[in-house]
Amino acid sequence: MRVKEVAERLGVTADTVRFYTRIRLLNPNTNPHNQYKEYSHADVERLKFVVAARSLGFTVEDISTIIAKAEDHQSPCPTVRQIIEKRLEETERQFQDLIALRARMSAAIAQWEDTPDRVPNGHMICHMIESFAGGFSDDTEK
Amino acid sequence: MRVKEVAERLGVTADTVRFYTRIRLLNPNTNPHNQYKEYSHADVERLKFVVAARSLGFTVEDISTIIAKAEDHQSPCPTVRQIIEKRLEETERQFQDLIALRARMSAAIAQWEDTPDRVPNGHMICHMIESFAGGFSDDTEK
DNA sequence: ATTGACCTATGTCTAAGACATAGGTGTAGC
DNA sequence: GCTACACCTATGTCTTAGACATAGGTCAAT
Ligand SMILES: [Zn+2]
Ligand SMILES: [Zn+2]
Ligand SMILES: [Zn+2]
Ligand SMILES: [Zn+2]
Repeated sequence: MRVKEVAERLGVTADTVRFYTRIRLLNPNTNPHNQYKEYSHADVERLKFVVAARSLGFTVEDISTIIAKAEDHQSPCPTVRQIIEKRLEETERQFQDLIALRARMSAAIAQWEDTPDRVPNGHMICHMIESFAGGFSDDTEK
Repeated sequence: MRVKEVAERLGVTADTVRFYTRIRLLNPNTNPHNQYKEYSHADVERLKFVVAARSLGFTVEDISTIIAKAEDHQSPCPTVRQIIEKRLEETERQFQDLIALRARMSAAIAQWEDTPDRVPNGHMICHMIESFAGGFSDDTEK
C-alpha cells in the first residue's frame, strides 16, 4: 500500500503518515526506483497504535519511547502509566487556562457591546482593548 | 530603558519583548555602538497594549493588523470586534476538544487501574493502549 | 586594569503536521 | 507506441510565540 491508502484506512492525512515516516516512527520499504514508500501490514498495525496513542494525548516522542521499550522486549506499561499521568496534568492546566481565556474574551465582548467605535489618537490604539479591565497598569505613568 | 526593565515592568520575559521587537511590533531606538535597544515611554505604552491584547486571545499578527489600522488613522474597532469573535469560536472548539481529550485520558487511566502490566509480543506494543476502546479498527484485518 | 556578576543581541530550536512544488503513475484516447 | 491528463508522491519549507544557547557587552567593585 502507498501512503494515501494507508492514511485513509486510518482516518488521518497522507501528510501525517509521511511525517511519522520521516521521523522513523514508521519504517516502510522504499522502492529504489522512485522512492515511493510501500507500507506493509505491520506498518499499518503500528500506525494504528500511533493513532490510538495520539488520541490519548501521548506526544510522538512519548510514542517513540514506548515503542522502543517494547522492541527491547521490556514492558512499556509502567512508562505508559507514568506519562499519561503527566500529560493529564498538563491537559488540566491547559484546560484551566482556556477557561480563563474564554471568560476574559466573553467579558470583553459583552463590555464592548455598549461601547462605540472610536478613532485612535496619539495616546491610544484601541480604547476597547485598553479600557478592558485587566489591570495592566505600567505603575510609572507620571 | 533596556529590554529587561521594560519586560519586568509589564510582567513578561525579556525574550518576549525581544521577540516583539524582532517582528517590529515594537520599534525602539538602537544604540549604534552596541546594538542595544532603548525603549521609550511610547514603546512601553505600545507593549502594554500588546500584552493586553494577547491576554484577550489576539495573535501577534492580529495585533499588528490592529496597530497598522490605528496608525493609518482608521478606527480599528470593527476589526477588533470581528477578530475576537473568530478567536472566541476557535477557543470554544479547542475547549471542546480538550474536554473530550481529558475524558478519554481519565477513562483510560481508570480502565488501566485494573489492568496488569504485560510484556509485548510480536503482534502488540502496549495492550493497554491497544485495548482502550477507541474503535480504531483497521477494518481489513482478515 | 581586572575581575566577575549580570546583561544584551543574535541565531537556532520547539510540535505536529500543513502547504507548495517538481516530478512520477496509470489509464484513456489516438 | 505515444500523448493527455487526473491523480499521486517525496521533499523542502512554513507555521506559533516565544525559549534556549552563546558570544560578547556593561558596570560597579577591586
Ligand atoms: Zn494484524
Ligand atoms: Zn477600538
Ligand atoms: Zn502614557
Ligand atoms: Zn502496556
